[in-house]
Amino acid sequence: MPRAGLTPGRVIAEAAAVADEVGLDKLTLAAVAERCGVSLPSLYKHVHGLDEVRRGISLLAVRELTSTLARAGTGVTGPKSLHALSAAYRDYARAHPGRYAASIVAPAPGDQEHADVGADAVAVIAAALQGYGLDGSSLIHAIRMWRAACHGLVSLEGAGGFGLPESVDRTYGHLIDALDAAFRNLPAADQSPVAGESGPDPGIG
Amino acid sequence: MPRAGLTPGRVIAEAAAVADEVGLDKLTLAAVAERCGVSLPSLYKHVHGLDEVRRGISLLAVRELTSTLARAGTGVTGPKSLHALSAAYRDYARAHPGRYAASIVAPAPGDQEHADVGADAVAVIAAALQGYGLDGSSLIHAIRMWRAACHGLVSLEGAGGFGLPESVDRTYGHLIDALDAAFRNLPAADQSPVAGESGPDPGIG
DNA sequence: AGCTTAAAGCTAATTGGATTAGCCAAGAGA
DNA sequence: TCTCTTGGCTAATCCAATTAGCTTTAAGCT
Repeated sequence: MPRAGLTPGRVIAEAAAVADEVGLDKLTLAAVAERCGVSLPSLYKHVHGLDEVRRGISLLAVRELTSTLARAGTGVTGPKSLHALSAAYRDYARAHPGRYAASIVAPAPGDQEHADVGADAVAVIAAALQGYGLDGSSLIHAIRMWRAACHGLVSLEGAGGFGLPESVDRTYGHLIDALDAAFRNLPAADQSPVAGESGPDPGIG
Repeated sequence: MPRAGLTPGRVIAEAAAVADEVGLDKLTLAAVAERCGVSLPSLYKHVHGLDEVRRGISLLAVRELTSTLARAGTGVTGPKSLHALSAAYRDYARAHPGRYAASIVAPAPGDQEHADVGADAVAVIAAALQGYGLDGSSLIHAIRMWRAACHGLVSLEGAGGFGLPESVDRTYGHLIDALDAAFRNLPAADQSPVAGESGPDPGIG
């Protein structure tokens, strides 16, 4: 048996491709192994199991998304920037549905590397929102609002949730416009955090 | 062996409970059977398999959500109505995460019953938006925007996506405010559908 | 060139869930 | 009481994940 030249990274990349094809929920190591030209148990020489593969796809996806967003956000400002960012986000999700789904799962408690790539992504979004002059809690709220709106639309769209013939592009445009308007009216610095609501993993929005 | 008195509805209800406890993705017929006090294969006398059970949970969830929203929307108007509807939506999702996840999956092509309950839900939302005086495409866009925003926030929240201590309640409030403002400025009747974008299952947003 | 050894394959075996087949008892109705 | 449908059970099959243990590759030294 000649060696296949596998590496953990290669396995994750093939797994990401499988996830994009069949959906993250239907991702199977059997399919990944076949794609790698190797028996299923052989994968275990490179990755520890399905959970680790899913985490790997998540890291990959968040990194890709971050650099895509960063590229989309450079050179434009104001509402233009917001629309550019949002378009890039949706494009990525449509081009890589499996990876995108993986990108949404939160880091496990204590997974610093995963938390860090998430923080990088948030930083890129924060940079794109610079023009609104938000900071502190207002900036956090704005980032959350943007993520929620984009993720909601993109995930409903991906689930086939928009059956009517109206243009989803246009819906998306209206939604981003709504955020743009709202961001202009957010207080420059919102109230401080509310007590008793500390989350499990600070650093990710 | 005394009879357990099972019915398809009872099986679905127990399955929904399991899904709420362990997550829709980890729902297993084995767990449902145990909860029903019956062997796994016995379930097949009442339902045809896991897929049908998932569909059943989806129908149940959409119906419950619809009546919850309808109740929340009665008696209030304007921005109050929007906030009431949105709060009810989020409360349902937090109280029943498994069902909520099931409620999002789109009907299979040709599944008229499923499409119908979806249409009922949309009608309830449309009714709550009455005060904005939208119709035609604008109304569709508004409903989509609201669904996207609520689903996005609720699903990121459920995934543990908001780690920072800022109040998610407040984020949600800002988001709904943003929609309220946007709905006031939507054209009373937006442009007609864009050609070449017909979806698979008209009738669901 | 030849030796040593970790890494990377493989097959076999186990576990757990879904599904199907086929047997048997419960209990409703003639 | 007899009958027949219904609902429950066990046994068996399939598929994916995971673990154990064996073997070969090929890289690094003499």
